[in-house]
Amino acid sequence: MVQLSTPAALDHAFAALSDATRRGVLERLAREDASITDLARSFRMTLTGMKKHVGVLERAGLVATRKVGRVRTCRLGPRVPAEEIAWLEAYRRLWAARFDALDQVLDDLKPQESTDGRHAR
Amino acid sequence: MVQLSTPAALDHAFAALSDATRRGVLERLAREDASITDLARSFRMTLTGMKKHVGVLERAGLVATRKVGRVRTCRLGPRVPAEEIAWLEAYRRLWAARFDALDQVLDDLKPQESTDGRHAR
DNA sequence: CCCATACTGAACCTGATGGTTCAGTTATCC
DNA sequence: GGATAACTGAACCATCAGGTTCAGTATGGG
Repeated sequence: MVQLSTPAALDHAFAALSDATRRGVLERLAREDASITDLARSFRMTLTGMKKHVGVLERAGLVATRKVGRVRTCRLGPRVPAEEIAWLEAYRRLWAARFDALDQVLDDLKPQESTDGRHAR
Repeated sequence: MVQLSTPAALDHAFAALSDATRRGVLERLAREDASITDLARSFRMTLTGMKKHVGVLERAGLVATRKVGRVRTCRLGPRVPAEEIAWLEAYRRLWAARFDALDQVLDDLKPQESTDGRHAR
Protein backbone atom coordinates (compact mmCIF):
# COMPACT_ATOMS: atom_id res chain seq x y z
CA MET A 1 0.00 0.00 0.00
CA VAL A 2 1.78 3.14 1.20
CA GLN A 3 0.71 5.13 -1.82
CA LEU A 4 1.87 8.70 -1.85
CA SER A 5 0.11 11.99 -2.42
CA THR A 6 -3.43 10.65 -2.43
CA PRO A 7 -5.91 12.12 0.01
CA ALA A 8 -6.40 8.62 1.35
CA ALA A 9 -2.74 8.45 2.34
CA LEU A 10 -3.12 11.60 4.40
CA ASP A 11 -6.29 10.17 5.86
CA HIS A 12 -4.52 7.02 6.98
CA ALA A 13 -1.48 8.78 8.36
CA PHE A 14 -3.39 11.38 10.32
CA ALA A 15 -5.76 8.73 11.59
CA ALA A 16 -2.81 6.61 12.66
CA LEU A 17 -1.41 9.59 14.55
CA SER A 18 -4.69 10.39 16.26
CA ASP A 19 -4.15 7.77 18.95
CA ALA A 20 -1.87 8.40 21.91
CA THR A 21 -0.85 4.75 22.12
CA ARG A 22 0.28 4.72 18.52
CA ARG A 23 2.20 7.97 18.88
CA GLY A 24 3.83 6.40 21.91
CA VAL A 25 4.76 3.36 19.88
CA LEU A 26 6.41 5.59 17.28
CA GLU A 27 8.37 7.40 19.96
CA ARG A 28 9.38 4.08 21.44
CA LEU A 29 10.50 2.74 18.10
CA ALA A 30 12.48 5.90 17.52
CA ARG A 31 14.58 4.85 20.50
CA GLU A 32 14.98 1.24 19.48
CA ASP A 33 13.34 -1.55 17.55
CA ALA A 34 10.94 -3.67 19.52
CA SER A 35 8.92 -6.84 19.26
CA ILE A 36 5.15 -6.99 19.56
CA THR A 37 5.59 -8.47 23.01
CA ASP A 38 7.88 -5.62 24.07
CA LEU A 39 5.37 -3.05 22.90
CA ALA A 40 2.40 -4.85 24.41
CA ARG A 41 4.17 -4.98 27.76
CA SER A 42 5.19 -1.33 27.58
CA PHE A 43 1.66 -0.17 26.90
CA ARG A 44 -0.14 -2.70 29.15
CA MET A 45 -2.08 -4.31 26.42
CA THR A 46 -2.68 -7.75 25.01
CA LEU A 47 -0.51 -8.97 22.18
CA THR A 48 -3.52 -8.98 19.90
CA GLY A 49 -4.40 -5.40 20.76
CA MET A 50 -0.88 -4.19 20.14
CA LYS A 51 -0.67 -6.07 16.90
CA LYS A 52 -3.70 -4.14 15.67
CA HIS A 53 -2.04 -0.83 16.49
CA VAL A 54 1.12 -1.91 14.71
CA GLY A 55 -1.03 -2.96 11.77
CA VAL A 56 -2.53 0.53 11.57
CA LEU A 57 0.91 2.12 11.69
CA GLU A 58 2.17 -0.31 9.10
CA ARG A 59 -0.72 0.36 6.74
CA ALA A 60 0.01 4.07 7.10
CA GLY A 61 3.60 3.34 6.13
CA LEU A 62 4.98 4.66 9.38
CA VAL A 63 6.26 1.34 10.68
CA ALA A 64 7.82 -1.67 9.03
CA THR A 65 7.97 -5.14 10.55
CA ARG A 66 9.88 -8.29 9.84
CA LYS A 67 9.36 -11.67 11.38
CA VAL A 68 12.37 -13.73 12.31
CA GLY A 69 11.66 -17.02 14.01
CA ARG A 70 8.84 -16.45 16.46
CA VAL A 71 9.53 -12.78 16.87
CA ARG A 72 8.14 -9.96 14.76
CA THR A 73 10.39 -6.97 15.08
CA CYS A 74 8.97 -3.51 14.48
CA ARG A 75 10.98 -0.56 13.35
CA LEU A 76 10.34 2.91 11.98
CA GLY A 77 9.80 3.61 8.33
CA PRO A 78 9.61 3.16 5.46
CA ARG A 79 7.84 6.46 5.29
CA VAL A 80 8.48 9.70 7.10
CA PRO A 81 5.33 11.78 7.45
CA ALA A 82 6.65 14.43 5.09
CA GLU A 83 3.36 15.06 3.36
CA GLU A 84 1.57 15.49 6.62
CA ILE A 85 4.17 18.03 7.67
CA ALA A 86 3.92 19.72 4.28
CA TRP A 87 0.15 19.95 4.54
CA LEU A 88 0.28 21.38 8.03
CA GLU A 89 2.97 23.89 7.09
CA ALA A 90 1.03 25.02 4.04
CA TYR A 91 -2.05 25.33 6.18
CA ARG A 92 -0.18 27.31 8.79
CA ARG A 93 0.94 29.76 6.14
CA LEU A 94 -2.63 30.14 4.89
CA TRP A 95 -3.79 30.61 8.44
CA ALA A 96 -1.22 33.31 9.09
CA ALA A 97 -2.10 35.13 5.88
CA ARG A 98 -5.78 34.95 6.70
CA PHE A 99 -5.24 36.19 10.19
CA ASP A 100 -3.10 39.06 9.03
CA ALA A 101 -5.90 40.02 6.68
CA LEU A 102 -8.33 39.85 9.55
CA ASP A 103 -6.10 42.05 11.64
CA GLN A 104 -6.08 44.50 8.77
CA VAL A 105 -9.84 44.57 8.81
CA LEU A 106 -9.93 45.02 12.54
CA ASP A 107 -7.40 47.82 12.27
CA ASP A 108 -9.59 49.48 9.69
CA LEU A 109 -12.73 49.08 11.73
CA LYS A 110 -11.33 50.38 14.98
CA PRO A 111 -8.52 52.77 14.16
CA GLN A 112 -9.00 54.77 17.33
CA GLU A 113 -7.33 52.28 19.66
CA SER A 114 -4.14 51.32 17.89
CA THR A 115 -1.89 54.17 16.86
CA ASP A 116 1.03 51.87 16.17
CA GLY A 117 -1.01 49.81 13.74
CA ARG A 118 0.27 46.43 14.82
CA HIS A 119 -1.56 43.84 16.81
CA ALA A 120 -0.57 42.62 20.22
CA ARG A 121 -1.71 39.07 19.53
CA MET B 1 -12.42 23.34 25.07
CA VAL B 2 -9.24 23.91 23.03
CA GLN B 3 -6.98 22.75 25.82
CA LEU B 4 -3.32 22.76 24.93
CA SER B 5 -0.57 20.22 25.27
CA THR B 6 -2.68 17.32 26.46
CA PRO B 7 -2.49 14.07 24.53
CA ALA B 8 -6.22 14.33 24.02
CA ALA B 9 -5.76 17.63 22.19
CA LEU B 10 -3.39 15.98 19.75
CA ASP B 11 -5.84 13.13 19.40
CA HIS B 12 -8.64 15.49 18.49
CA ALA B 13 -6.61 17.59 16.09
CA PHE B 14 -5.09 14.67 14.23
CA ALA B 15 -8.46 12.97 14.08
CA ALA B 16 -10.00 16.16 12.74
CA LEU B 17 -7.34 16.28 10.04
CA SER B 18 -7.76 12.63 9.07
CA ASP B 19 -10.76 13.35 6.89
CA ALA B 20 -10.38 14.78 3.39
CA THR B 21 -13.62 16.72 3.62
CA ARG B 22 -12.51 18.47 6.77
CA ARG B 23 -9.10 19.31 5.32
CA GLY B 24 -10.98 20.69 2.33
CA VAL B 25 -13.13 22.81 4.62
CA LEU B 26 -10.03 24.25 6.25
CA GLU B 27 -8.54 25.10 2.86
CA ARG B 28 -11.82 26.66 1.83
CA LEU B 29 -11.99 28.74 4.99
CA ALA B 30 -8.43 29.86 4.43
CA ARG B 31 -9.69 31.56 1.28
CA GLU B 32 -12.77 33.11 2.84
CA ASP B 33 -15.27 32.72 5.61
CA ALA B 34 -18.28 30.63 4.75
CA SER B 35 -21.66 29.64 6.12
CA ILE B 36 -22.71 26.07 6.80
CA THR B 37 -24.88 26.24 3.71
CA ASP B 38 -21.94 27.41 1.57
CA LEU B 39 -19.77 24.57 2.81
CA ALA B 40 -22.49 21.97 2.47
CA ARG B 41 -23.07 23.03 -1.13
CA SER B 42 -19.36 23.04 -1.93
CA PHE B 43 -18.88 19.53 -0.62
CA ARG B 44 -22.22 18.09 -1.84
CA MET B 45 -23.46 17.19 1.55
CA THR B 46 -26.49 17.84 3.69
CA LEU B 47 -26.48 20.75 6.11
CA THR B 48 -26.58 18.32 8.98
CA GLY B 49 -23.61 16.37 7.71
CA MET B 50 -21.54 19.50 7.19
CA LYS B 51 -22.48 20.82 10.58
CA LYS B 52 -21.03 17.69 12.14
CA HIS B 53 -17.74 18.21 10.33
CA VAL B 54 -17.63 21.83 11.42
CA GLY B 55 -18.37 20.66 14.94
CA VAL B 56 -15.38 18.33 14.86
CA LEU B 57 -13.13 21.10 13.58
CA GLU B 58 -14.51 23.47 16.17
CA ARG B 59 -13.94 21.03 19.01
CA ALA B 60 -10.37 20.62 17.79
CA GLY B 61 -10.00 24.39 17.97
CA LEU B 62 -9.25 24.71 14.27
CA VAL B 63 -12.42 26.58 13.37
CA ALA B 64 -14.50 29.20 15.10
CA THR B 65 -18.10 29.96 14.31
CA ARG B 66 -20.48 32.75 15.08
CA LYS B 67 -24.17 32.86 14.42
CA VAL B 68 -25.71 36.08 13.21
CA GLY B 69 -29.39 35.93 12.47
CA ARG B 70 -30.07 32.67 10.69
CA VAL B 71 -26.56 32.30 9.40
CA ARG B 72 -23.67 30.60 11.18
CA THR B 73 -20.43 31.89 9.74
CA CYS B 74 -17.32 29.71 10.00
CA ARG B 75 -13.81 31.01 9.99
CA LEU B 76 -10.36 29.74 10.79
CA GLY B 77 -8.91 29.80 14.24
CA PRO B 78 -8.62 30.25 17.08
CA ARG B 79 -5.88 27.68 17.04
CA VAL B 80 -3.15 26.98 14.56
CA PRO B 81 -2.04 23.34 14.67
CA ALA B 82 1.35 24.27 16.07
CA GLU B 83 1.60 21.31 18.42
CA GLU B 84 0.81 18.88 15.66
CA ILE B 85 3.53 20.42 13.54
CA ALA B 86 5.89 20.34 16.50
CA TRP B 87 5.15 16.69 17.17
CA LEU B 88 5.66 15.74 13.55
CA GLU B 89 8.86 17.74 13.27
CA ALA B 90 10.25 16.18 16.42
CA TYR B 91 9.28 12.79 15.11
CA ARG B 92 10.92 13.48 11.77
CA ARG B 93 14.14 14.37 13.53
CA LEU B 94 14.01 11.15 15.54
CA TRP B 95 13.25 9.24 12.39
CA ALA B 96 16.20 10.75 10.56
CA ALA B 97 18.54 10.00 13.43
CA ARG B 98 17.25 6.46 13.68
CA PHE B 99 17.52 5.91 9.97
CA ASP B 100 21.04 7.21 9.86
CA ALA B 101 21.93 4.68 12.51
CA LEU B 102 20.11 1.98 10.60
CA ASP B 103 21.92 2.89 7.41
CA GLN B 104 25.13 2.42 9.29
CA VAL B 105 24.03 -1.05 10.25
CA LEU B 106 22.79 -1.88 6.78
CA ASP B 107 25.99 -0.68 5.26
CA ASP B 108 27.79 -3.01 7.60
CA LEU B 109 25.51 -5.94 6.96
CA LYS B 110 25.24 -5.58 3.18
CA PRO B 111 21.61 -4.67 2.54
CA GLN B 112 19.56 -7.55 1.18
CA GLU B 113 16.01 -7.09 2.40
CA SER B 114 14.39 -3.74 1.66
CA THR B 115 10.67 -3.47 2.22
CA ASP B 116 9.81 -1.30 -0.75
CA GLY B 117 12.94 0.28 -2.05
CA ARG B 118 12.10 3.78 -0.95
CA HIS B 119 15.05 4.45 1.20
CA ALA B 120 14.51 8.20 1.06
CA ARG B 121 18.08 9.17 1.55
C1' DC C 1 -48.90 37.50 8.21
C1' DC C 2 -46.89 34.03 5.28
C1' DC C 3 -43.42 31.69 3.34
C1' DA C 4 -38.93 30.41 2.25
C1' DT C 5 -34.27 30.02 4.19
C1' DA C 6 -30.83 28.49 7.56
C1' DC C 7 -29.87 26.04 10.85
C1' DT C 8 -30.57 22.45 14.79
C1' DG C 9 -31.48 18.07 17.02
C1' DA C 10 -32.90 13.39 17.35
C1' DA C 11 -32.94 9.04 15.42
C1' DC C 12 -31.12 5.82 12.48
C1' DC C 13 -27.78 3.09 9.53
C1' DT C 14 -23.37 1.13 8.20
C1' DG C 15 -18.78 0.45 8.89
C1' DA C 16 -14.50 1.34 11.48
C1' DT C 17 -11.84 1.55 16.19
C1' DG C 18 -9.99 -0.07 20.32
C1' DG C 19 -10.01 -3.39 23.01
C1' DT C 20 -10.85 -8.16 24.82
C1' DT C 21 -10.85 -13.62 25.01
C1' DC C 22 -9.96 -18.01 23.15
C1' DA C 23 -8.16 -21.29 20.24
C1' DG C 24 -4.68 -22.36 17.23
C1' DT C 25 0.29 -22.47 14.92
C1' DT C 26 5.10 -22.12 14.82
C1' DA C 27 9.74 -21.79 17.06
C1' DT C 28 12.97 -22.42 20.93
C1' DC C 29 14.87 -24.65 24.63
C1' DC C 30 16.00 -28.47 27.65
C1' DG D 1 9.76 -34.87 22.23
C1' DG D 2 7.36 -31.89 25.29
C1' DA D 3 6.72 -27.56 27.54
C1' DT D 4 6.73 -22.87 26.72
C1' DA D 5 6.93 -18.45 24.38
C1' DA D 6 5.51 -15.40 20.46
C1' DC D 7 2.57 -14.56 17.46
C1' DT D 8 -1.91 -14.99 14.59
C1' DG D 9 -6.78 -15.15 13.50
C1' DA D 10 -11.56 -15.28 14.45
C1' DA D 11 -15.17 -13.77 17.12
C1' DC D 12 -17.16 -10.65 20.10
C1' DC D 13 -18.26 -6.18 22.38
C1' DA D 14 -19.00 -1.18 23.02
C1' DT D 15 -18.38 3.05 21.17
C1' DC D 16 -17.58 6.34 17.63
C1' DA D 17 -17.54 8.28 12.62
C1' DG D 18 -19.65 9.76 8.62
C1' DG D 19 -23.48 10.13 6.59
C1' DT D 20 -28.60 10.27 5.94
C1' DT D 21 -33.76 11.63 6.84
C1' DC D 22 -37.23 13.96 9.22
C1' DA D 23 -39.23 17.05 12.17
C1' DG D 24 -38.64 21.04 14.32
C1' DT D 25 -37.19 26.37 15.44
C1' DA D 26 -35.92 30.93 14.28
C1' DT D 27 -35.20 34.65 11.07
C1' DG D 28 -35.68 37.65 6.97
C1' DG D 29 -38.41 39.41 3.02
C1' DG D 30 -42.55 40.86 0.68
